[in-house]
Amino acid sequence: MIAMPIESAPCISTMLECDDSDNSGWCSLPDICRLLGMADINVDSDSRFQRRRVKAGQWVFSAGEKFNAVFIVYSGFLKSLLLDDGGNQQILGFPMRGDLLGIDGLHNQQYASQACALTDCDLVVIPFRELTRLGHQNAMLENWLYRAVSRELVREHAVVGMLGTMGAEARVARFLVALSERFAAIGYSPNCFNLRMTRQEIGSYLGLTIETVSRSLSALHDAGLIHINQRAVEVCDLAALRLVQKMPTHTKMHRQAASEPLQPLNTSRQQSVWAGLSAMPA
Amino acid sequence: MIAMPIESAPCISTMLECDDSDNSGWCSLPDICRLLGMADINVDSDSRFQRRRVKAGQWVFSAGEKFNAVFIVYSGFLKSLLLDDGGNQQILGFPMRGDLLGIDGLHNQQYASQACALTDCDLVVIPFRELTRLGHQNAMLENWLYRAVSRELVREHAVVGMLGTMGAEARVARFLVALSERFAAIGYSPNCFNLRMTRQEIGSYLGLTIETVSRSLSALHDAGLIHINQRAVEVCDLAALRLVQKMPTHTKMHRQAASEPLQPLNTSRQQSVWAGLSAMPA
DNA sequence: CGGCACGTTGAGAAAATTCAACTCACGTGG
DNA sequence: CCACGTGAGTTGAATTTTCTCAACGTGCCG
Repeated sequence: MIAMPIESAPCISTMLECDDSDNSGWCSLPDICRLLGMADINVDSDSRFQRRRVKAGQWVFSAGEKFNAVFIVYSGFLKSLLLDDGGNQQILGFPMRGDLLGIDGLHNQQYASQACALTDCDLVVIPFRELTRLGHQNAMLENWLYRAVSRELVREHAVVGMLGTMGAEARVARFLVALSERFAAIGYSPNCFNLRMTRQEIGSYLGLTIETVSRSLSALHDAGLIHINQRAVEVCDLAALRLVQKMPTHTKMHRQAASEPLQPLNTSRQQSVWAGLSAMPA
Repeated sequence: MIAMPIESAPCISTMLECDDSDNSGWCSLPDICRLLGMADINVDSDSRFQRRRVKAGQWVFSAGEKFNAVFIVYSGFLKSLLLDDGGNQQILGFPMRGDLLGIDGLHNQQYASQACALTDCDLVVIPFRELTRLGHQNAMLENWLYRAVSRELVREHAVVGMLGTMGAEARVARFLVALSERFAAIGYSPNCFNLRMTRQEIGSYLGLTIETVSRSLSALHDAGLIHINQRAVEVCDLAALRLVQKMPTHTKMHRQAASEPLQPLNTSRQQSVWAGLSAMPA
């Protein structure tokens, strides 16, 4: 498994000295709603939220820092992570446009994780008190707020499930599929994209070593499901990639015994991961 | 790793047909505050919340069910889990007194996971709309609500970190320490307790097979850190147990390169897990 | 006394990690 | 402009960890 090293980029530590000089503008509430994919809600508030530009390698906030705002990614790519007592990074996710950052700071009023920009980023800063205040004025917004937090929880659940059950190749396949879907959702090509993170970071996120990540990627490449050259990825067979996800290395296909019996048990054992996949080589 | 089977107990499926007949009472808002460890807040609301009794093996709610309430555990022990398409359980946690259940249902208005009672339980049912309504009347309560949700996130983060980096014995040790602490927090003995879950469930939660869980427990037992007999656990050396957590099997002790260098790198390799532990045999 | 689910233990197999060598891209400085 | 250094990524071989399979022990219930 993992443990992040990362002698990464020019990570400039504190968030406070982030240059506000070139903040390019402000966001209105409707802007934010759109950003988050909410159905347009009629808000008569004229609140404006500050944008904050963060350069690649800079921290947005650090664990232990006093919590006062959440962030929404407007553009760019980041990593969120935990730093263990040895200084090792444990990657928790890779936020991108539309994602919420810093919610875990609510508990204990200080950030529990930290976020670092992988590319130059544009964030919308939302002071939390302001957010709840607006929530009182508009029930839909408040509802959305809770849902956004809940969504994070659901995502984490999925990650836990993956780490618990999937083999290395399945994890990497899942990672790529998820990336592809998220890119599609924010208007990028789902088939061609660049990884913004190192193999180390991917490995930490997936609970694998860099070598295993690299080998898995190579295996997917050799099977013709993807093309990968350094950080440039082309997804050739998304359907097959999805299938790979569902083939955990070792998963005793036992069945849940609830009140009613479920569908008959699939007893087939795990054979070659690639068996039955439509491998269409380059 | 895992994948839960569990031909468990008499799991009665739907929540709706839960017998309300023997509901033993109601909870006032101050009751709930105490339950959750909030500083007493002065609430002049006379709202009362229903209690719901759930027998061991019964489901509290199931994934996909319409979301309308969250639950707080008043007494008893549960498991929360995800059911994959094969019907396998992925255990997400073991809620107990004071814990919040069902928050993930906010997103999409339907529960994303499910909860099953491991022992007879007493839950407080809190209709979500009621909760937000009260939140508007009392800022402290609202704040607490957000914090409780955030706390769940922080916990999940910790789980992800564990699954990503720790070896089998470290995971099991962590599991026991966490249980011990939670038991202490709710007034049980931190040294002596019964596991309410099967090895399967522990294994699923920790991303290990039952055999590995069993072996790890035996190893901890043989090292004198715990006594374990079936489900009865006695923690003999909590400090040593904590140490075991910090000894990931394979964790390249690389260091985070932020702006400032951190403490010098500990390059010592991983030797016998037990080296240097105060093993005080039975 | 079975039957059965749960738990333990051993031995062999499989997966992932570790260590090490090598390639590649990129930026620095002569 | 090219040599060179460096960090990132790839690949191979050996090792370790964990899983799998299988046998056996234990407690419980009809």
